[in-house]
Amino acid sequence: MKFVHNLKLLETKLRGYHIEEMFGREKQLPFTLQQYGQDEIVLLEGTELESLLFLVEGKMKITSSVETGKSLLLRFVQPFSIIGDIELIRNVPVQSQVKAVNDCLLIGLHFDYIKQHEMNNPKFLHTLLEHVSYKLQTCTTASRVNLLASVENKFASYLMSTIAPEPDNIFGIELKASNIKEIADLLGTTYRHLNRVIHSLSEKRIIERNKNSIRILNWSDLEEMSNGIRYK
Amino acid sequence: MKFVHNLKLLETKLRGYHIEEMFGREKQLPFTLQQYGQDEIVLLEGTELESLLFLVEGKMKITSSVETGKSLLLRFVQPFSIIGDIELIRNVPVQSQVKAVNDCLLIGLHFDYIKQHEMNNPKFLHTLLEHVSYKLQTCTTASRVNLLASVENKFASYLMSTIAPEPDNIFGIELKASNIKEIADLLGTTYRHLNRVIHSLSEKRIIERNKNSIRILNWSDLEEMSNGIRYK
DNA sequence: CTCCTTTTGGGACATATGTCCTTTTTATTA
DNA sequence: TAATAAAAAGGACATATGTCCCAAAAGGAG
Repeated sequence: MKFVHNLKLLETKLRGYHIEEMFGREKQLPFTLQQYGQDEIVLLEGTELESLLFLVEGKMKITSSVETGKSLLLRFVQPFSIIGDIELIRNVPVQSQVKAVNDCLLIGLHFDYIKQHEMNNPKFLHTLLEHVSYKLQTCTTASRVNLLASVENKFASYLMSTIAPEPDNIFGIELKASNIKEIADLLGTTYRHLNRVIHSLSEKRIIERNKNSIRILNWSDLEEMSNGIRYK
Repeated sequence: MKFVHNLKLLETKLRGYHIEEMFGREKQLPFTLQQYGQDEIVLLEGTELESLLFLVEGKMKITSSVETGKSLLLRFVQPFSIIGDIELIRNVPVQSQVKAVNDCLLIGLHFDYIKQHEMNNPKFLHTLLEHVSYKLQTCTTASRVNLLASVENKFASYLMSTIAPEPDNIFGIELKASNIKEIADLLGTTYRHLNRVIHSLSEKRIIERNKNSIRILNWSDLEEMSNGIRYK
């Protein structure tokens, strides 16, 4: 992570996402602007978080790990998202791991400042409420999905979530084995089994697996297989 | 459901759970007091909710159903709990089914009133935030559990959650087949399979299945088997 | 280029769980 | 009480997924 000292950029982002309005336009708040590179870990579970973060650029992956080292994909988030809300409200350590999928920009605001000046600000509280509620709603849905969906379904969803939005990805996603291992973890399954699923999808000509990538051959079948579930 | 017109009781409950403080003690709010009987459905998914509800007595079961008619146990709630927070904040229809496990008392406050008078009340907003955040935290955990835990584990948890807290239940829980079917649904499995699990636990002498009940023979093994997961 | 190490893929089998259908039990009615 | 219907339990098999381990492929060092 590196801090970006670029007031112009900060201003632009604050405007773009109406962050100033949320706090009341007059004040000058001690925001920081932070940049994370691809695959950089933003939050590690169990650590103490000190700032509320607003994602204003890029895409991040939220996961939840278990003792065994496995982790479960909770969701992807994109701007405008709030990170650290539970931690601020409940005074608990970081609950989920957050990792930058690509280059990301975050605006940070220190908990201390918030606790001193903003906890009685209804506009701010509303924003928090809306975001937390949304997450809860999403989580409830995901909970059901995890109980319903097969690995095949989930992998289809994963591909749709990961490849679809980027037109520059028409050639497929990078697919080193380490990558497959990671995806397997995210979907709550094993490397072995995900490989089986990939085979099966290849045989059905829904995807094509080349040396180091996966390309989607049949979007509509994949779409159908994903049951409309999206990891975002 | 029936409305209870008992100002004395209402007062007691408001005091007991510091509900008046939450809104500011001076005002007289249009609370209603509602009573639900055992197994009565309090909220049906998809319907419109009109009041925020505070559970002040009894125990309720929150589930989330899927198209197929199956439903997934999300959690049990006990006083003091808030019901309808997401619906209030996000203006969405009821997200989860709520059913009274035993006789329950609820205090209701109409959304219209809240939206007109309380949405700028920081104390109230804080309370909401804390409750929603707590639910989110719980849901995230549950999500992991569902991916990790076997039906055996989950059933153990279910038993611990259901039997343990009631000392009058030392003789076990009622166990009509319809009941087993329901539990199976709640755990996200089939009647057939739950029966297998019950057999297996019986053989291990962890539980004892009689004509119409299950009794726990070995609490500590069951406790261990539940991995500390509790549905509440 | 060859041998060796590391990484990746896949075979074989085990287990958990789902589906379908038959058997057994319980309740109901004549 | 016998006959029948409804409810509950369980057998047999299918499928999804996990575990273990070996084979194939890729990358390095000499």
